[in-house]
Amino acid sequence: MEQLKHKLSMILEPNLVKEIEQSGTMMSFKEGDIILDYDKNIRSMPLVLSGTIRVMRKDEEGREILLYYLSSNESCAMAYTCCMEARKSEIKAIADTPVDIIAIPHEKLDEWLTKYPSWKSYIFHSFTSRFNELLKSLESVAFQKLDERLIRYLKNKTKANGKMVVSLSHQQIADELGTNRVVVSRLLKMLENENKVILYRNELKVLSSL
Amino acid sequence: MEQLKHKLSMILEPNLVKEIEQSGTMMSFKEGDIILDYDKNIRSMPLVLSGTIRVMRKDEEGREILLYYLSSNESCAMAYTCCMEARKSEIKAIADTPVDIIAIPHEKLDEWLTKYPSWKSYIFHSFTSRFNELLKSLESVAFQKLDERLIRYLKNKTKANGKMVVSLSHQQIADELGTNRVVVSRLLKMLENENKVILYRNELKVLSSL
DNA sequence: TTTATAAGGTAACTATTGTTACAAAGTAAA
DNA sequence: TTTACTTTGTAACAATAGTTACCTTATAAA
Repeated sequence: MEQLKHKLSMILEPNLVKEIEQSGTMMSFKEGDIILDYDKNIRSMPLVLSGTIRVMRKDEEGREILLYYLSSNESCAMAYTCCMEARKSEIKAIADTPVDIIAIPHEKLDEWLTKYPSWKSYIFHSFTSRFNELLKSLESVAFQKLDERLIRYLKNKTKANGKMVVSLSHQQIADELGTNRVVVSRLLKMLENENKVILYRNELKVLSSL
Repeated sequence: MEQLKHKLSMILEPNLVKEIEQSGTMMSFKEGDIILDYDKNIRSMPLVLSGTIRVMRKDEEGREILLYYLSSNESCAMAYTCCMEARKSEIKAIADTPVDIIAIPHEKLDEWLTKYPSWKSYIFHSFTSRFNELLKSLESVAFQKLDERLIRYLKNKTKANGKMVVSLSHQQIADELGTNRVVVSRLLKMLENENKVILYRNELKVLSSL
């Protein structure tokens, strides 16, 4: 809790940090846990204290797409708008590593917006960040070839999780990139031949040369 | 001005409409005019009264990508965050048809957020809409083949502009889709053979069968 | 330990998209 | 009208990505 206070006080005003302590609920998740799922009512917004959350979305045909990762001090803009407009969740949030969050109840979100300037900045800044990440993804998908997209994916993943090991099967990576397994195996093998990664079963290590 | 009042009063509270009239600046643009350009200071946020605005963004390599169209009563979430954080424009806004806007000065944006609940809802709703459109674009680029993307593009364009004629060369369409001219000509020819469009020089007509 | 299942490697082939090149037709300027 | 330029059509080919099939190897279950 002291650690929480310290982290938040870097960006938010003291009285607000106090309020967050009072009305927020601390929650912990282990890797793979589902923090938010599709069609559930969202009654609080998660603020990430430690670890990484992976945020996904499903389209009309049921295909899932990776929106972004959330790390320390970040919050989910999509969850925020869902809360504000009392809509059901259009997203799924999964713990990509062990995760600690503090859940802010939806009544407070709105109240603090008018009460604390630093909360307003924080929320808008959060929107801008998500926006920019989505735009980068869009550019990546629109202009980059699959090998470059795979490299970008691996870099993002290792950066978000803070470790060089990616514990996913080729199939899982293929799903996140919207392609198929054989293609991913092929490209990963090429990266291994270029000494940019080392492949194991259900796991790969990203080397600094990537 | 009476028309403006009527349009806005559908979604915003009376006192706010009065304030918008007082502090907003009405501006008109003709087709092709640049309303906002990259790297300019944004000192006001446009609220669209009539017509359609096309919002673009440039990536690191200078490639432009279409973000979304703005029509009646809509506003630009990207311009809003730029204003709020006093950043330079990362976007370009072009009049896709003749356009009337009312420009809201940046001091007011923030002030109204705490003063008028309907403004807060409006702004957050606007963010959500832009978010969803970006997500649809992302899904489209990630999963759809080029022929489907072209159809989606033509449908969006005609819907936004409210007319069935698209006045663009094949080259311009290719640029917006991030592909090349020959490919677009090829696909458009196929659509013409299927009686879904009629092609002219610098122009095409979308048929209801599309 | 044997068996079943999941993951990964690879070849051969298909489909889609991108590229180059050039011709034909429309449009604007001289 | 002649000339220059832009736009569109099309063929032929190259590059990239997706698919099917089958094999090997690792892991978990019986």
